[in-house]
Amino acid sequence: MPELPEVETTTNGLRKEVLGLKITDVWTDLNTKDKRKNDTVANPTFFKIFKKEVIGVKIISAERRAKNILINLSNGKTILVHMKMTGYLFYGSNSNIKYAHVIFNLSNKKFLVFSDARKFGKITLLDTKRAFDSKHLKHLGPEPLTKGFTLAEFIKRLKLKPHSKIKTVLMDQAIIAGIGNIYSDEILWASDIHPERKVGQIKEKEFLKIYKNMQKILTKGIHFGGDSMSDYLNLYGLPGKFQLHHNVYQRKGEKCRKKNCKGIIERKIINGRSVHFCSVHQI
DNA sequence: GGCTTTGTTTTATA
DNA sequence: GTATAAAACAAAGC
Repeated sequence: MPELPEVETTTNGLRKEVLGLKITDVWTDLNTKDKRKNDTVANPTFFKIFKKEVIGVKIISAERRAKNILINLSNGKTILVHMKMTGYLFYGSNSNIKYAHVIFNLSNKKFLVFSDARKFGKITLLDTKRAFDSKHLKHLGPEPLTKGFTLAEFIKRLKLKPHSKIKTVLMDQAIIAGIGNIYSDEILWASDIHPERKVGQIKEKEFLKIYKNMQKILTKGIHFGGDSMSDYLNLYGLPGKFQLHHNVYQRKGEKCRKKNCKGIIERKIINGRSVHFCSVHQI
């Protein structure tokens, strides 16, 4: 699923390929009466406004915030894309992509396609100036890979939820932005911390371990072009390679890869999410 | 038919 | 009254 490294990979691709191009047309087959999607292109009324705003406008920059992609336009508007579970952006000369639900025609005759098998993803339009203050981004915690995000800050954020399980807190977007199920499993496995440990019961040394592994593993995810265990593909429609380097995620019943550990990877539902871990060395 | 996934929102529990 | 957990929900493939 698209988490920070996948969204970062796609955003980097956009920076390389579409800056300076104009949007010449936009199409969608999404059409829902779900009120929660009233401010997305899946709402026909919103789509009319969206279309009017983006056609003829130049793409000037692209950035990532948590798991969101922001495509900034020359008219002061920003297209916000959240890929949720099965979404991805594709760029190329062919728009005939499986599960294509939104297609942008670009001034170089190429296409930017939003593919999304489950249609959980959302695309909306914001004022660039107010994007970070919008309801979509306002609540988000700090970015884990920025230089200013120190160990002290990390501990302070986690300790906002002292009675919650570490697994749940790592994935809480309001505490730290961008970490989802795959990377939180991998981070805790590498840190020898049981996913059900309460934040308040974790020692300073252990926080340091989690902090270091968080930076290391997210960076590794980006290095391998993201994780394509599920549906994620990069801007060119190619899979990432991080799934080849999982130590725990989706390895239920297999041998623990920790040095000298004889454990078997277990899978358990914790706070409604499936969690993979080794109960021998993760304590 | 049940399970799976994210993130938001609502409802329940301690 | 507060904090946390659980449940419901959108959707569709397997």
